Amino acid sequence: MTSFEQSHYSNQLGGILLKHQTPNTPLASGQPATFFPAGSEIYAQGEKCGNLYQVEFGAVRIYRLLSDGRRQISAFHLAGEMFGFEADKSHHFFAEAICGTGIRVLRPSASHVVAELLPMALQSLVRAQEQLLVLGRQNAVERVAAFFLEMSERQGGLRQVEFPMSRLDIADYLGLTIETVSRVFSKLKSKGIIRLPSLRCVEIVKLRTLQDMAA
Amino acid sequence: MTSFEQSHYSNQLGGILLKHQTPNTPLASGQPATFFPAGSEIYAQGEKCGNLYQVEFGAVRIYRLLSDGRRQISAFHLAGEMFGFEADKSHHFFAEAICGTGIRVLRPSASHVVAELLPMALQSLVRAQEQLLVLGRQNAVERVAAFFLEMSERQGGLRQVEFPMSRLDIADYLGLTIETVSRVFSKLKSKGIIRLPSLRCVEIVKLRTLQDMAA
DNA sequence: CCGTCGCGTTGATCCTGATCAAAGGCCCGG
DNA sequence: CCGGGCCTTTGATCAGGATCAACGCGACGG
Repeated sequence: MTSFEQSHYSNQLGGILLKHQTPNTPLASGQPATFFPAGSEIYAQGEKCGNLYQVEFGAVRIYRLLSDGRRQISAFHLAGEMFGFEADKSHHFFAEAICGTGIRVLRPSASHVVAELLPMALQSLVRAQEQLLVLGRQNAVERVAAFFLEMSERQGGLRQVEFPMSRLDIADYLGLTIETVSRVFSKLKSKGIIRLPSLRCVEIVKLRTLQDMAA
Repeated sequence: MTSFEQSHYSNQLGGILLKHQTPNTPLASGQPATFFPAGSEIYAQGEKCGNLYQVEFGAVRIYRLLSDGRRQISAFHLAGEMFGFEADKSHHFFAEAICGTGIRVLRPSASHVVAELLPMALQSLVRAQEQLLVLGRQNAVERVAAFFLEMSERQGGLRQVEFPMSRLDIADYLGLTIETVSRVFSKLKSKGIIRLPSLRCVEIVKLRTLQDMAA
């Protein structure tokens, strides 16, 4: 979109997710992938929709804005995942590449795509509904703990989790501010529950404790 | 079974909802409807799933609980709407009748059901994702305003909105406490933006103002 | 007719997380 | 090697909504 978006919400670091590029792409065979640089828009709210997208490598954020600029990220999509489902003729959300990202466009008319569509949509629905519990009823520590556990689970249950998104992205996903996210990170670290080998990497040290915290 | 429900509570509410009972039931023709008294469970988290449900009359709440009892209602379903979609073999949520409610059970294997399934699921997905913005980024007044507008819209855009759910249900849907919900109701009323003809009825007086408040 | 119960409203105080502010690291270009 | 910009961290203060508490109100049942 505009310079506002760029200045506020783009990030430099691309390529972090390259390690996790093992997308199984049963639907995408033969389709060419398009590269989206970090921060670039895949589609915008209000645009006509109709296609589906699959992340080949990298990561995508799906979000909405309020008129005063407040942003809520409703979902992150990592390698292998599909997004772009809409109930309507036009998009209700924005989609942006978080880091350098390869995207395959799928024509939803293809029969093998249709077959996969419903399960994927249902998966997204359950995830969104579970996120409602986090945003509606959990405190800052619980939200961050849940985020770590979710990311770990989605990356195969590894204790070492790498994520491509900035603190601002995490904050806008969890309904918090960057300061609060940062403070919770520090607190969990000082308690020895996690380690922070680098800015965008977390190692879960006390899994059980973290699970208990996520309530 | 009906007699149970004719207790004062749903007596009022039952009558109210009758106005809106024009569910188009293309999927349900021939299926018998089951009656669920107010507060009764339709299915529980963890139960095996597989069926779909359509509200014939009345209203349903879909929710999740945290271990300490905190509750988040992820959706209300009114007459004509379908629910019970799951990505998995078992339910991730609870479903309860809010007031005396008639439910049709649909076998999702029926081909005509399958055809309707995807659009319904997508509709639910979009609604859940929009609710994420409310819970993550809007303050108490904005949430309540959005709730009134949503209910009005779902009841055909009428200015007079009647809802079957208690303040506690509304609070648990909006991620607030009953006290806060009550205070916001009072504030909007004192500003002349709404009128409260009865406990479970709101009349939107200044629609434009309310829309602006919902941001 | 009164007492009780469940739900809703209103008031007083507290606390979590937001906001405001400043400084610290990291990466880049020069 | 240095300087600047961006992201992150940390600190101080503020405020919105939660919590605690009391009361109102209508609907029953005795």
